[in-house]
Amino acid sequence: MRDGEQDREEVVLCLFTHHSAEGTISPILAVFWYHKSSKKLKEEIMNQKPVRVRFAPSPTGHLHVGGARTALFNWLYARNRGGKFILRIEDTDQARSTLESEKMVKHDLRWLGMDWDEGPEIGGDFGPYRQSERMEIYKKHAEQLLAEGKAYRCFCTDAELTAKREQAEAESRSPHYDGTCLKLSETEIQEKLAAGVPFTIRFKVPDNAYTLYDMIRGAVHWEPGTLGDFIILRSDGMPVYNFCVVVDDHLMEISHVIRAEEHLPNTLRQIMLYEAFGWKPPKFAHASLILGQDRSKLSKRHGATSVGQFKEEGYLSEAMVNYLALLGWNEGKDREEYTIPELIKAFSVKRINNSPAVFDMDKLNWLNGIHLRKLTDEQLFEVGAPFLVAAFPFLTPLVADHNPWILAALNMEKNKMVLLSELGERLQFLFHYELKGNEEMRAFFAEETHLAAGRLMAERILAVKDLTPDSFWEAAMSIKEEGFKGKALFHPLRALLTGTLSGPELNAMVPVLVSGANIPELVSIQDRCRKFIEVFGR
RNA sequence: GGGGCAUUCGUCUAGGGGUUAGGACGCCGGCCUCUCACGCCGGAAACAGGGGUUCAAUUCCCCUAUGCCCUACCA
Repeated sequence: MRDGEQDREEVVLCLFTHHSAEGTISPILAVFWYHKSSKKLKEEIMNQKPVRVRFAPSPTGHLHVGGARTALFNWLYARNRGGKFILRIEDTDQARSTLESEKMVKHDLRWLGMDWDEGPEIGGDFGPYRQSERMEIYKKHAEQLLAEGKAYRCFCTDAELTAKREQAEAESRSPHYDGTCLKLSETEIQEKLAAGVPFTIRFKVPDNAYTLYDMIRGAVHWEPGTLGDFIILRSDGMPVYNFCVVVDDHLMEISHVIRAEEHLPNTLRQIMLYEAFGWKPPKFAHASLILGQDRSKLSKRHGATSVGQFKEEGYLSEAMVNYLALLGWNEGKDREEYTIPELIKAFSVKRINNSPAVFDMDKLNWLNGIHLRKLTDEQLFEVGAPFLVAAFPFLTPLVADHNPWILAALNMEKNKMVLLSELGERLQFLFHYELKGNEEMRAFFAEETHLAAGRLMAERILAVKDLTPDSFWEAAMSIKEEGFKGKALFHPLRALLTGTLSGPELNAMVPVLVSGANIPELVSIQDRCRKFIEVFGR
């Protein structure tokens, strides 16, 4: 227990969460005892504000795994507590924000299985949910601080500020704003205003010490003087992140802010603003950063980091969510595998870690395999078919028809692949059969017994009039009478059939090959046998 | 430069004043097996360093080191 806040968290967790068998969550008020002082507790529960959390991406590109994890922690918390999950678009950086990015982010969130209760398009009682549509609100609040003398106009130009900063650094002083414009007289200000000199609005930083009680880190303390007066409204009238985040979180009645540690230093600015407005801040929880292999903050240069890329590479959203949840959070049990409903049930903020975590592709891959193997036929078809079609476009009609052959083909690889994108390469053998110049086959059939088995089986299979899985096996297995058995029998058969020494189980493969004979691009068993005799026949 | 946060196997982590420091990925070995996988069994592998406090520190405190984040008219 880090502090009193934690205590309360745990209590409410017990009382507000209910899981039905289907894994859906319904908030209920089950009153059962938890603590000696249950009367006081009940009172507290009734006074407890509903959980309202938000994910607030800036739409400047794809959804990044770091952002996805932040969104996930918020979403899991909301769903666990029967609260609301709000999507807010932080697009005050007009130069970098695009509607296209916003769409991609939303698309990726949905793919991961996260839905939101309030947000752009769907609306809600606290909208609008795009910061670019809330300009009047920010302006009004900035002017309020201005009127109250808690903020002031700054007429310094960019060049002047840069010079001041450089000089401060040269003299190894803190590069804080020096407060030049704070000393401006009222007449000077009016003159500049009349002359149309552009200005920003700066927040006058109080000379106080601050302590933040973070749900994950406990008390975080700042001494006075760590911060210079910072800009809240740009000269073009656009508000700055640290300002609108406070205004919005308050107006949207956000109860908990769960975000990455990179925002921890910013929180000081924010609690100053809450104080200036006389608002009660939400509870903060700062999760640690996700790092790349080199232990710096995960970014594009570490390779695939956008959620969309993982999807394209054949990762399952369930695996992604499972992995992301485990990156910086754990239930406290020796458990790695979770479905999404299981995560909702198990999640708690207080078990989020406070030390940075390296993104481990190996473990993600392993989890993907785990989730892949748990897929039902229907699910496997749904996620696998697109990859099949991408590799073999001529299968499009079969997929459209939900032809069972597709499922049979997918099932051959279900236990073997790590990524769905391997499907193309793994099933290549169905549509290609090449023995000439195949060094592996030459070496294999250089062995006398292998060659003999292959020849015999090819001939006997070709002699079958109506090839079915049964008649196939009968013909192939008939060479047992010649003394072939075990590896000496199955290995040559595999080689004969696929032209390689590894691949799916023969038992699964034969029906796929037989029933796929009507697919023009598929190389039939007969053709395989004929080609074999052509290359390795007597 | 200043501020903040962090530090248990290579990686993700459990634990926490007295433990054979537990699990998972990856790695190695074995079993299963027509191959490759899956699965199962086993193995190697960690408390950053130095000071305290204590009968006892990996666990609590301090310092150092290291890493990361913030220090923008980015979010």
